Amino acid sequence: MAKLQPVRGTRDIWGDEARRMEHVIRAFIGVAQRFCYSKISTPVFEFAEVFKRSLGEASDVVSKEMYTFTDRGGEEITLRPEYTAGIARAYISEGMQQFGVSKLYGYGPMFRYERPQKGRYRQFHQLDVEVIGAADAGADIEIIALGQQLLEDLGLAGKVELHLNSLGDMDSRKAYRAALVAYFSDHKDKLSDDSKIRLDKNPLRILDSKDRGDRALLGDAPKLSDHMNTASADFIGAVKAGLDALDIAYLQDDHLVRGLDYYCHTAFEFITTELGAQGTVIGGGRYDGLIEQLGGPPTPGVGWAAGIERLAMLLDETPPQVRPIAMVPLGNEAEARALAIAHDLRLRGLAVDTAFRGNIKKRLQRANRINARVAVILGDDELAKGVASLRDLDSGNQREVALDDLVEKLADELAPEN
RNA sequence: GCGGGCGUAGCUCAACUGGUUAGAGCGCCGGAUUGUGAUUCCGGAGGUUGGGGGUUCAAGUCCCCUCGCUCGCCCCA
Repeated sequence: MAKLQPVRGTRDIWGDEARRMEHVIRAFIGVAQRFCYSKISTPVFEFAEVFKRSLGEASDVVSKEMYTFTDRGGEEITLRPEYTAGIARAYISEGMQQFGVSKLYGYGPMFRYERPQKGRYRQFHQLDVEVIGAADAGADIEIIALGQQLLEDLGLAGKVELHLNSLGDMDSRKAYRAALVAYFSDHKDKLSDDSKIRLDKNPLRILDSKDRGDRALLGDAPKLSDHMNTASADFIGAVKAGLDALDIAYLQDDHLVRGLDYYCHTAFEFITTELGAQGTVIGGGRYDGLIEQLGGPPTPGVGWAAGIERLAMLLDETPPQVRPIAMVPLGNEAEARALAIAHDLRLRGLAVDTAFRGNIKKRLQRANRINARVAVILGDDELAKGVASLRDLDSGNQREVALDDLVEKLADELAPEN
């Protein structure tokens, strides 16, 4: 640590960036509530076992990206690298199966030990929705629709494309995997080094390789659709029909895959081209095997996670803040008076800023900087007359208003626009 | 974890092939205007050129290490 700085891949979030992220979160809460999802907060750390069991020992996240440490009690603890595993654990811990279908939303920080890039941090923030206990394609359709509405509310729908694929059920997937391994094994000499490793570990991943040589092989590679059983084909068919009915456009993307074993059927990502290699802004899918793998009853689930930073970066502009009333008292008596007036105005629901120090010039400068609509100037002259000077900061017009009427008047005049 | 690029004031950037006291705009602070912002004018503060080491008479500039950012790979949100 050469000088005082945040640790690599973390940063202080304030000013415009904080406002953008807050805007994203507010929009998300609004949409989630419209869809009648319930808030769930799970701990930012869990027993390491929770993630190892749900993500798999061999996954990249577990093998090289987790922040894991031993606490004073000797427990192996991990800062959550994603939301779903913790929610699945909570579902089991809290016995949520008694409630039937659980529709949950949450948001907060995640931690992954990765090389940082734009839109990729070691501490980052995600939005998350999950539907647990519903095997019906309707759940898949609904969460995709939820994501679409979030993007529309944020004004980002035009910058993002929905990519959609099906991984099929376990049987289909197994059959396809075998076919893929057979095909790529025949061409192993032409595969990239990365893909040679994938061939053992995670052959589906070869499909979304960015290596040119790999891509050249994809044309003749077996397609999942040829290995999908009827049930699987019907399922993705139902999802697509549902999206069509809602006018949600999507791109069939045969190369969109998921590495982890418990994923099945629907896989989707909302992708933008504006963030370089970190273009996935919302990613999700169905994970019918997860809860069982964690030790719970066989329970279907589907969900997605969104990167708050990535969404915030895509916003065209920083959302405007409420324009406040600025209190500008001069002198001790006025200061006390202003405090009481500010209190009353805030009780009426108005935004009021107080500066605590500075002469009239300083305070008006501050009022201007925070984009206040009106300044309430209160000095000896005003106090003597029992009035306040109201200065309209857009027009520069100034008038006197009796202190007795002040709160009422401001509430009347400003409330609608606040 | 692998490979490339970049670190100069709070921010955006300048400083010819190494050459004297590292500059500008914006922002900030003060004044013109001791009770009036946003405009205008004047003045000011602010830098161990990310950090450490080396080469040289001389390093912001060249070399090495390190920290951070950034682009790509891996992976993902």
